[in-house]
Amino acid sequence: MEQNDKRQNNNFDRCTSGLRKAGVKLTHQRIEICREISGRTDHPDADAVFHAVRQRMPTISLDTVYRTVSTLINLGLIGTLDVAGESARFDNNIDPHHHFICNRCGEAYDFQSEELDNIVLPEEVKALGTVLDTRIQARGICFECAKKDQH
Amino acid sequence: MEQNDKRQNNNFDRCTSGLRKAGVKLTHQRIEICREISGRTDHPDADAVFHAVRQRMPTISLDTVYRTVSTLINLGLIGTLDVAGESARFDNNIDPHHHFICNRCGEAYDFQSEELDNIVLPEEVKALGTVLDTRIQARGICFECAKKDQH
DNA sequence: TTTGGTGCAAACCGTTTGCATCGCT
DNA sequence: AGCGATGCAAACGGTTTGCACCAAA
Repeated sequence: MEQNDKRQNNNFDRCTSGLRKAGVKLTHQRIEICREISGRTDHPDADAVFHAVRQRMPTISLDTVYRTVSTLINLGLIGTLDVAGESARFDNNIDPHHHFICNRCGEAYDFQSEELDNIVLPEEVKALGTVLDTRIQARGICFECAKKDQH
Repeated sequence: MEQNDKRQNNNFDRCTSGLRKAGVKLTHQRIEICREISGRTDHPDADAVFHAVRQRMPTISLDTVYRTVSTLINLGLIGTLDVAGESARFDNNIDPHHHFICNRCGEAYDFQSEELDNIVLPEEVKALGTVLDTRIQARGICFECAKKDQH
């Protein structure tokens, strides 16, 4: 409990001071959005954050949540679970395999590895449920984009 | 090359015979969509498949691509790269960590593991680009959902 | 003839944007 | 007064759906 409060405060401070450092005004709405996201251990979407904050601040709008959350992401103060805003992409490879995804162009490259297929997950995970499939997602910059960068 | 043709045929057969087995009619459009997806090593989205198939079959509609692709996914004949149709979810945990995602309810649980943070990727990946971040995504059924199943 | 599949258009939903207003400083 | 931040409403892009038509069994 005490431990939990501490973590929340750390998250909250990271977000608010991060915004301040970036020269972004700390408005009431932004503070409340930070508080909401920091206090959660689940992974809410924009709408969930909006509804939660609206309890305390009935005038807030969903747009402000979107704008604030997107600044937080751009500043690296929070993360996203999946690649937002992209369209669904299909994969005809249904054998176990892994992905290297380029952060710049979004291209996904497959790679295979028997070793990685047999990864042993920590005990902790067994307490969550039954694992059916384990995949690795490596992110970085692909050579195509790296080449373009050095023009 | 020969190797590649073989793989494509395998994928194509898997898709078409899978549809047949499921009692779904093998129409011209569906066959072409299967052929297109099977012949690709990249990860096209619905629109890319649509444009490619339209070259050969100018009357096909985007709707049919969506419908066919969604049957293929439901039958497990192709996979998706990311969880389609879901909204973006935020994560106040920016430390390196991994996810266990429930296939039933979509809930995402964090877990940490120093071992897994230091995973060694195969040589193959180095040829693709510079890796900045490696995360594990385990999928399965969480205990909450498992409980509900046995009502 | 019946049934499922298709194309079209409209709805839908999450997200973004243009614009007028608001509230600090 | 000036400027960024906000709320509103409308736009947007990917996806789904209702409906009438079509084609194969």
